[in-house]
Amino acid sequence: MMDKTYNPKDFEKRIYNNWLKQKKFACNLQDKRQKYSILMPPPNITGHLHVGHAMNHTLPDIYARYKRLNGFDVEWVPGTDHAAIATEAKVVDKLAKQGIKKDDLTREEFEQEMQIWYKENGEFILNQLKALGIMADWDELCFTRDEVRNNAVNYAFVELWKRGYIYRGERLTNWCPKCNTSISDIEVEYKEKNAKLYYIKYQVVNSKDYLIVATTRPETLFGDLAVAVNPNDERYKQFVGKKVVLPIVNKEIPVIADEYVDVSFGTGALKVTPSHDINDYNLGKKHNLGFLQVINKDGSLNELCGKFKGLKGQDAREKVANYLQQIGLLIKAEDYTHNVGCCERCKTPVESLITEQWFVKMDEIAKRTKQHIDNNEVNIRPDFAKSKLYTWLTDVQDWCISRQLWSGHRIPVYYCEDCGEVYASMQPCACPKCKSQKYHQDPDVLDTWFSSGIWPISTLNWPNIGERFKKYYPFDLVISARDIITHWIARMLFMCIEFEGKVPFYNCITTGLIVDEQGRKMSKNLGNGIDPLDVIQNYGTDALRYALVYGGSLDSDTRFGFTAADNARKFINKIWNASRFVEMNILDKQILPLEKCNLQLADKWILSKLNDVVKKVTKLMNNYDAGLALIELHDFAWLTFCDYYIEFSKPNMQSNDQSIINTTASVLKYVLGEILKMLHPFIPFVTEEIYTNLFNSSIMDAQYPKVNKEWNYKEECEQMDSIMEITRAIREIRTEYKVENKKILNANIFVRKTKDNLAENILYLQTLTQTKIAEVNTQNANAGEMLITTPYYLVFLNGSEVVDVNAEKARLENEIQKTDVELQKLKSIMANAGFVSHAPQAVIQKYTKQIKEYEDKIQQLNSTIKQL
RNA sequence: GGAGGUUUAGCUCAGCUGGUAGAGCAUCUGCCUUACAAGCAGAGGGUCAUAGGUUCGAGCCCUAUAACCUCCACCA
Repeated sequence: MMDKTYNPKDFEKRIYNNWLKQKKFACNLQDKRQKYSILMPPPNITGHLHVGHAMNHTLPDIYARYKRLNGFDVEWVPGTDHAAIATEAKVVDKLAKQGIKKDDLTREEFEQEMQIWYKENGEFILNQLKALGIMADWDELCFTRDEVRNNAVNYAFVELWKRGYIYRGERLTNWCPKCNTSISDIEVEYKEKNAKLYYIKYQVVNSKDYLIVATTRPETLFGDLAVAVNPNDERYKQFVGKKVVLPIVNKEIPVIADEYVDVSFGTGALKVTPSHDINDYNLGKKHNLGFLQVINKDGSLNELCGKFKGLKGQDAREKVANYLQQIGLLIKAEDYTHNVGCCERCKTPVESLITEQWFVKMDEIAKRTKQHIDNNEVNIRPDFAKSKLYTWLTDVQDWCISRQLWSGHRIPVYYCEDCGEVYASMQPCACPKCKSQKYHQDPDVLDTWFSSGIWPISTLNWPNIGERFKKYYPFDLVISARDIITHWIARMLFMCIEFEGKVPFYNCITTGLIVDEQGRKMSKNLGNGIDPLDVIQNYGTDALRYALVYGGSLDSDTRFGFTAADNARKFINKIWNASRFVEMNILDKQILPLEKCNLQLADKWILSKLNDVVKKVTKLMNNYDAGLALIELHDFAWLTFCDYYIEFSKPNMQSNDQSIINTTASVLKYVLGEILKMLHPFIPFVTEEIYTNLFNSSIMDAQYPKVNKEWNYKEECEQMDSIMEITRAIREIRTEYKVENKKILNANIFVRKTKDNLAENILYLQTLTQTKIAEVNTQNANAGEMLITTPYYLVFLNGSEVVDVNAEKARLENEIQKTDVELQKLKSIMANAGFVSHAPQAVIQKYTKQIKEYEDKIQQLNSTIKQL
């Protein structure tokens, strides 16, 4: 027997361990059923998982379980990501707390520290994932830096090398002086900062005139190679082609003209520092100014800056500005706020530096990828995510893949120390040109997204194409947070298309953020983050999953908080109690297949409603709208099954006819079973617990509900609608007149439509409304004090003991008025000639019928008032 | 600066190919009715962001505006 109270802690862990023991999650290469494979976005092992991760792993689990119940051979490949730069930053911080600097260690020693971190955090994260209840194939667990994945990375690199897509070049790159590495554009985040805009005099050579240049970074002036003005700027036309004297350095630099310069900003004159600013870099290249680097990799000024050498950042800026003021070249400094690029990982403002880096040439690769997208080979949801991806591919720059870090995949490029040959190789090997054994490997490591980009194939052991690869590739589904669509989704697409010639997944669902109850992004600063383990501890895994998914749509962010978790638990508790009701009531009953049952009116009704919900939910699930499907399930389970069907079942369970009792028990059990199966993907534990109790088998081996065409009982549903309408009306009367629920009201019924199930109707009515139907009349309407009208019945409630006539008159008149408002609305629509001639017949018929019903109702109410 | 998203009840959100505005939560009222007080029953509450347009008919389609959010770009 089930416990009286729902307590998830009693069974969630036990059930998960059972599933693991029974290998419920493992794939089976012999399985001939259709496959459904899912790719897990590998969480970074920088720290612990937050609720955003929880949702992005719960959603695929929902589809995994849904597909499994639908008879697919599901393979969900799990793994974690080493997140090169992010994790290295964490380990550097950790060491710093112990007073150790990265440079104090050798590369090998540092690597050992990394491995310790990987192990500790990796295990924690895996336990978090398991606590979420996900059915990933743990036997196939991957890590982006394990041996198989490293092999895949090397292979991919060497292949790209052979195909001529990899080159080394000098580029202006974003450089983080703290992480001491170049970072890609998407690893730079812009933050608004307060600064000063300095106005500096540049004297025109052989003239008393000078140009005033506005800049936020006076310290870079040592690298200035020109001053640029707009060619249409009347103020400066005369100076174009002349030379000005660079302050402090006293070097002559040209004044150039370029459309790029914004006439309205600052003074309209721009100092051009090609080595330290991306726009200046472009200008410099265009005008062949050359390059002059004045900032070191640690962010300090170099020897070209004279006495300012060694100064960094704000300090350098202020000292240079002060000196300019001393020598009378600083006109003024204004307060100014602007966006400063900062390192996404360590928040330090980035420098633009020209460095030597490895790149992947993107133009051809991006073009081919776009063709696959154009062919609709991959379904990307929502649509705007697809266009975002497409735009990015259109404008994509060559991909800088080298990072000056110690942790990550070492770039498999070797330098021959004898002949200088540079070559790529899977393993260290002698120089292919001169056969020299004296060579060394490039010190840099690859951008973390390089290994993530081949994740779909590397997790299937690529480049070794085995049975598993053949069966499960491409994947059917990947679900990812939308903010990494260009970081990750795009790279998987072009890398995998490059190597395997087809898209790596057929469906790509991108989700918004999980935000707090006020719609704010969860962040450490706000302290509004929620630890999924806390929610699990207090509400259970099922409640967490339910709360994360319920009502969520792909288009917008999802709000999450403890209220949501609380509501989730209430719902699950409701299911728990409904199940207990069913369990108690099927005891000792003969449970029959439904086709052998003596189906009653309410049974036919609930089976029709079940059909409806199965249809809706299936459609939504197939469309990856799990959040909306869950709303449907909530409404059906609670409002339809619990609030009405269970109530209808009570009188039937008291029947004198044993076949009705057995039927009711059978339907109760059947419908609950179908509800559990549909809920299982969302709340796997409680559904398993209940299902095994009732059906003695694992719900994971059950079959998903299907629409049964036999159960289309339209007439019965209409009758039940009438009964529910009367029920609500009588309850309303009870509330209004403050009639105790216990008091049995007497009523007469006038049946307007001849029907077969009159006795049942009356049975349900009496039970749900606590009335005694004294008289049933099919000939004429007997008066009573209170009237309720429906298409099937007029109900006269004999309320003389509780109601005074005037109050009831007022109630009926109010009823008439409300009905009349609706009636007039419809009438005015119907009076419109345009409507009648244009609207579809079905709509006109519906309206006509409704008008008739309203008119009829008003008439009935009026005649009752007269008789009062 | 560019692109996209959102705007419907106090709150969170549904609303199908245009056809009489929906649910949950919250609020108020009454109930310990033998599955469930983590519950049951009932009620109130909306100029569908604003202004135009198309249409017999607009929450839905079109145009403009506003507010908020996200991504991209990075004006020195």
